[in-house]
Amino acid sequence: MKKADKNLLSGSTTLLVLSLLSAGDKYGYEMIAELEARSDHTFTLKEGTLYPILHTLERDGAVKSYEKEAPTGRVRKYYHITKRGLRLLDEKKEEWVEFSQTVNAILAGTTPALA
Amino acid sequence: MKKADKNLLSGSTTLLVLSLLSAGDKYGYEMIAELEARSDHTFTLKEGTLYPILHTLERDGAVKSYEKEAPTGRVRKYYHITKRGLRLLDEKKEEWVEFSQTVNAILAGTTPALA
DNA sequence: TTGACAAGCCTCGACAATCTAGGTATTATA
DNA sequence: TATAATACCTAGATTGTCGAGGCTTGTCAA
Repeated sequence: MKKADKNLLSGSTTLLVLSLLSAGDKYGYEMIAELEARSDHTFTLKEGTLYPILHTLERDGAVKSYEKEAPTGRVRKYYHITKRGLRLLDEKKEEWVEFSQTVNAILAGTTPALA
Repeated sequence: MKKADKNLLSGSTTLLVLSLLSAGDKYGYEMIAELEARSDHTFTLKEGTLYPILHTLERDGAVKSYEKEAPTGRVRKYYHITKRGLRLLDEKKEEWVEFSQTVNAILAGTTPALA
């Protein structure tokens, strides 16, 4: 199938980016490639989407960036998730779980357990 | 919790609307109330969002509308899902399943089964 | 009977998020 | 040497939702 329109992606991009970074520091270009690979081409996050998100996250103190030279000799801009970023990740994760469970419940025609 | 920001909702509204209609004809106001109830207030679809969607779906032949007098004496505009709408629902449902599974896989830090 | 409120449908402008399509610079490759 | 891949960035167009309003009909209380 492999397309999952961009609107579905909307709202979960920050969650996905933070999730990637929670596994270790990464640079932008790498995140795009990793998301694409890990999702088997379901997610093709565009550069025009990712870079502004990273800048916003940094402005908000959820990530910190630093430059580091790659073995190739090129300088890359790595991002590191902060404590605040981890908290944000938790919140977004919780939101996602509630949201997706609710959608699934509606699709199944049942009312979700009112916990 | 109860908020699940609007961006998550974006992209799944059509899916949700079609899903509601696949269970039987409904009028707009009713869909909003039903979604809100069935989701325990997680989804509060606004009129300014729903009505344009219904009009688009009708223009695309996914639903048909007809007027019917309610027991109260008021005339309501009911929507009925067409064969084309059912096909669209299937597609969107499949997209959703793939999308949500992939997000969950990324959150879990694993690569989804490349079925 | 009159006024307020709920039911029910609609639309316009603002806002937010993504994408398109460009730009720049460096390194690898043919 | 030229082209492609790597790596970062941004301005403008597009798209979807929302807020805020308008309009009509029915209900209910004062």
